[in-house]
Amino acid sequence: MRANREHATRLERSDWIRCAMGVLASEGREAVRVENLAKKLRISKGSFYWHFRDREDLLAAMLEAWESGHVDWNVDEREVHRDPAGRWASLVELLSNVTKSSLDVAIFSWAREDEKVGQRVSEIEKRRSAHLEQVFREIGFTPAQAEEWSQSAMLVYLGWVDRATRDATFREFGPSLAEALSRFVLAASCLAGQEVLRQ
Amino acid sequence: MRANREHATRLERSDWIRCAMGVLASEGREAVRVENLAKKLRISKGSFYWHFRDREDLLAAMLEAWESGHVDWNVDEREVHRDPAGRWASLVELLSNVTKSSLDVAIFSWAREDEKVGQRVSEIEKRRSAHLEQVFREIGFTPAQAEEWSQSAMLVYLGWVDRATRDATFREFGPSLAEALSRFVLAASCLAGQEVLRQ
DNA sequence: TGTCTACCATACGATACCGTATGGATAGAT
DNA sequence: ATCTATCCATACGGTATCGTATGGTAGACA
Repeated sequence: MRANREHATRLERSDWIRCAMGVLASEGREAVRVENLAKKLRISKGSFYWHFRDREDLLAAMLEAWESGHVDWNVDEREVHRDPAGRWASLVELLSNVTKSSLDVAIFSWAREDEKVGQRVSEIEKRRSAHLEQVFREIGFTPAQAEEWSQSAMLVYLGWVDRATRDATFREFGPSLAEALSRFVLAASCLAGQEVLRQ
Repeated sequence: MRANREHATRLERSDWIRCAMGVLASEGREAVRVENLAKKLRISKGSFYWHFRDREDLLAAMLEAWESGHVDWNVDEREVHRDPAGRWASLVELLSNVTKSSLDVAIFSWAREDEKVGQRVSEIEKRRSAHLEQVFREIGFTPAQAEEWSQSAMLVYLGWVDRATRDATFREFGPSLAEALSRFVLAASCLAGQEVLRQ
């Protein structure tokens, strides 16, 4: 976390936030303490309290940073694939990267302990679900099936990052799981019109 | 948490552990502090340090209690259904109860912050997976499919409790989700021999 | 009845963290 | 060259929590 600090480097708000996000992702919310961050940044608390009113101020900024940076899973409009299958594949690719998703897990854990954070995180998740549902519709699922599948896919994603951030050996299965899931969903979408999967 | 304490009630180790487990499930690991527990139990720290060497001692005891009490999802041998479909249904029933699973979530969160806890939790999860895989085999899946489905079901469960413990409105979908999942898996098991689901 | 054991209350020191106060350093403007 | 705004260092007081020390109490038991 910014170890290449010479001597009299001056920091700005974003430096603190970036560092704090890293700590949050790797060590959890309880590890993001001002003196801990200051130590990592090789600077004193004085700097922190210049840029932030208090610790709550930092935490609020972090949540906002996550909200604005991770909605729709960072699916940038520029590099969106035109074909739905490609969008699905790239989404799976993104989500199977544990290090990129570890921040999500930390945020979710935080949301569990703070009511207000929980509400805001839920909002983001609704938007993610909607995004996913749209992709499924474009892949070829019926609206009802798209809804059902997007819900299931969300749960699988949540379960996957939860487990992968706890068990390093489980992480290795990421790519193969991603491929299997991708294959499975694409196959299912071909059968979508035939009502094979529904009772 | 033991509010019905008269006056000179004496506690034992298990009382502290039970109280601590409740706090862990509802407020997270950071809330299980000795003075906090003492307050809830309406007793002083002196009692705690009589029964436990230190806080670590309590945490270790809690982990052990979880291990011995929640392996195989508390599927008690006595009340096991004989038919596999019934076992599957009762398992789904159990897992869709969020309050019962909230302890799991807290333990998982703890596991993410502590390497050693993570390893032990992973062991339990392996046994749970094996149990699930067995159920799927008995339902009618081929061994390969049983393995694949048990993995997926584990992820769905993890994702479900993760989300349900954060979003109260999501909790309401528990029963319907459980029913849908149950229906879906049973339907899929009927097609298992036909290799319809695999590409 | 006196004593002993098991259990608890209370006071204490140590540590970690928060936020404030106050002064120092540095870079750019004038 | 000086001034000013910006940013940082350090010392401090306050609070929460840990674990210890030391003494108190209640019931079992001789």
